[in-house]
Amino acid sequence: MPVKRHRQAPTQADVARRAGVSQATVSAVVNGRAAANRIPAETERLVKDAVRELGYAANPAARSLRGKGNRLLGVHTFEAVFPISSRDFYHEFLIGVEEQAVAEGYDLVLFTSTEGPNGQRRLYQADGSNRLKVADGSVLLGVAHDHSDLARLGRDGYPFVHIGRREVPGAEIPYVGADYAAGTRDAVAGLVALGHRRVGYLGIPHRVESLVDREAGYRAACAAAGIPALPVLMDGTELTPEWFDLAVGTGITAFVTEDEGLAGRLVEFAAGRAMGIPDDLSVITLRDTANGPYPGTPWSCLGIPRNEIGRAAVRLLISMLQAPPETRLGPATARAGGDPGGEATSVPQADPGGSDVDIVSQVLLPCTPPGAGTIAAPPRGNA
Amino acid sequence: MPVKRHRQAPTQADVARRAGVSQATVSAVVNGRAAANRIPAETERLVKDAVRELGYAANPAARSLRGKGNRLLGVHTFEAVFPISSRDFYHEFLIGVEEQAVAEGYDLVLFTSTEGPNGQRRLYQADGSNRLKVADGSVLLGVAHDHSDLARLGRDGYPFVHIGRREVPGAEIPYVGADYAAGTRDAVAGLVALGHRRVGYLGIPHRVESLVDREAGYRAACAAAGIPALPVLMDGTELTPEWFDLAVGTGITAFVTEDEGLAGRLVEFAAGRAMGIPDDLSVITLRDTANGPYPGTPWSCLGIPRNEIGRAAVRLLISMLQAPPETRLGPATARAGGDPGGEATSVPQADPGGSDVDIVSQVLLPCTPPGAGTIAAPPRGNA
DNA sequence: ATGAGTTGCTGATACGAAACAGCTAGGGGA
DNA sequence: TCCCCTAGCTGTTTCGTATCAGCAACTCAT
Repeated sequence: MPVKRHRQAPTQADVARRAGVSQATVSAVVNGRAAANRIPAETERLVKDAVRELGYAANPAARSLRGKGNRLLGVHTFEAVFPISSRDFYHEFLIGVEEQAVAEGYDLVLFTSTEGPNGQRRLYQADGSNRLKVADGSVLLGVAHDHSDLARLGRDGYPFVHIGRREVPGAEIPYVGADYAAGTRDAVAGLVALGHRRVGYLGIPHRVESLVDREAGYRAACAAAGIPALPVLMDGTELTPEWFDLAVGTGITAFVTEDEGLAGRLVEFAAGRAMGIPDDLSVITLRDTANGPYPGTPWSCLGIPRNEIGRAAVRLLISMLQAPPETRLGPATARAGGDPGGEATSVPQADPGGSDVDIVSQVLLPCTPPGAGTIAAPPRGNA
Repeated sequence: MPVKRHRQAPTQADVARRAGVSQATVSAVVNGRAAANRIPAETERLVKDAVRELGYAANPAARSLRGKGNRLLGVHTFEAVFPISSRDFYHEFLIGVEEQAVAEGYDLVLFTSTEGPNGQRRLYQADGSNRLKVADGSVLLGVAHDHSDLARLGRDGYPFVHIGRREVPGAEIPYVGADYAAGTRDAVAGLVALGHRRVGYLGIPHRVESLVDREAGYRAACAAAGIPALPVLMDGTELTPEWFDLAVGTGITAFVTEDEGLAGRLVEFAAGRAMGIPDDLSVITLRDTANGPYPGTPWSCLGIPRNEIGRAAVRLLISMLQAPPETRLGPATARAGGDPGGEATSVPQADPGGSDVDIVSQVLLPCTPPGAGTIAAPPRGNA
């Protein structure tokens, strides 16, 4: 019984044998360097026929070992991807990522193997190995609880883009995020324009960058309007009806909140006090959500351009891949839409002309302003 | 100005130099073969320290080039993944795939680059190259409109598992699917047990395997019960009120339909005739769905164990990868739950003892039986 | 003292593709 | 005739890792 050493994927050497040329010639032909290597059309045809007949496909491992990319973009989320995608905050980002990957002809690697026994996903394994390196570069999603991993990734020279602004001391993290500061600032300015003079701010205790930015935007708007900044960070248990009464008693006519949970509590308390939303109290949620306080009424919430952020992240990543390594970590920063009405999105891209120009590696895209749902002019007597 | 050839990721050679050992020793240590290679604990510590200090991380490309797989499983869908995932028929499969991949420590490659200008995704590019080969093996989702690609994939010896039964002449396609035949048979048998004697079958014209199976199950149930099989395949436009009146006039008291669109038309017609569902007419949908005919009433529908199918597909694929290539395409077939009540899932797996046993490469998992929503005993006079 | 066996490594090689240096055959000019 | 040039390739090395054969040094039994 013959032991058939069957079905090994054909290599360039196999193709070369069949076409009667050398492996180097095959390499030249399949990489489109035929003209540059002075391969005549006849030989090229010979090789291409052999490729077709054998079903040759380049081994990506070998290519990437040799320093060529393998057109693989990694997607690392710090939580599971598919299980939560429909309800997930990150799902829409992934849509953008996939769309842009399709457009650019890259495939996506979903890093799931990085999940430890505790369910947390880390960039570096316990043994120090880093799975991300199978991909040419990666998009990082979610909040890394270990910033040192991010810094290390940068030091290793691995190309990556973080979704959401991230600040790591001593490292220049490339990111694409939403401009929460400007968005919040404009939203609060909108309240002021309606006549509100005391606008409360409800935050959650966990001060990640995206929340710090919102708070900063709030403070900026208050300063610009000459009204007091009244930020309160609470962990939910402290948000009592008594506190609410006190706050409203001081003349607060509007709240901005960092999530819809806090906003929901406000609605609850207002109902208990026979106050109507938005007629007696305006509420803006700084994180967009599908639901509203009551059926038919959506929250007035800051819109996060998730899809566009996902796409921009992939564009930025690819431009980093195409740029020479030295220019990869340029500190240039773009803040698109920082001025009200400025809708032009500063798209990160390698400079088409000179190749020694830094890539804009930190991008903030403008949020869409809150809709009318839970915003109104303050009640008379408070205006 | 010094040209710093900076930030190259450290290699085993670097580690070896620092630890004062050879590269081979480093390889042994980092791969846990220290004991097998008689490396003393002292040397092992030396190496591990160097690994830590340099931040060495194995290069996955080199590793997989050397014959180890790269622990990458491909996921090829014949449509886009993320954009449709929340509402998508395939989404739940992907959840299962991801969960099992996490459990087995594999990463997932989402093939998006295979999308042609027409939006269709093909396995082989025009030039004959096949991106799937980046991954050790792949899970295929959706209906390939070109069966020859599947056959070619099999001939190429590439390990893959199709989700959903697929039949290709001259090729033994490994798959994991739902046992629609048994599920439909049992569902119809259930109707018969309730007293129905004329059960109609509404199909769509496109006869893919999964629909053929349902129809076969229907015919089997009818034959077993000694009642006439009345399958009608229509393209939707033919489903008129007149036809419905005619069908009901012949004494049909129940319908099974291949999708909820057809079932919806039935409800519509029944309403026009002042017939109640399920009191005057029972309806079973052979494809599960979140919605029902009216609020509060879910369809009685065949439940597809999507999550489990996704998981089983990954398990099968991995068992194929671990088996020697010769046994990869074993024709063995498992039909789990073919007998009513048989809930044991025949899990495909490499034989733990002898390695020369074929893998069960074609698996059908049992559907969950339809619930009570739109099923009832036939009205008196028809029973 | 000698051979056998063990311990603890090292050197060489292979994996598949890409890059580059260089070789040969033929033509053309001086 | 000799030299140079060019077209059209080939040979060889390289990337980082895994594996295997094998070698030096030492121990132990004979």
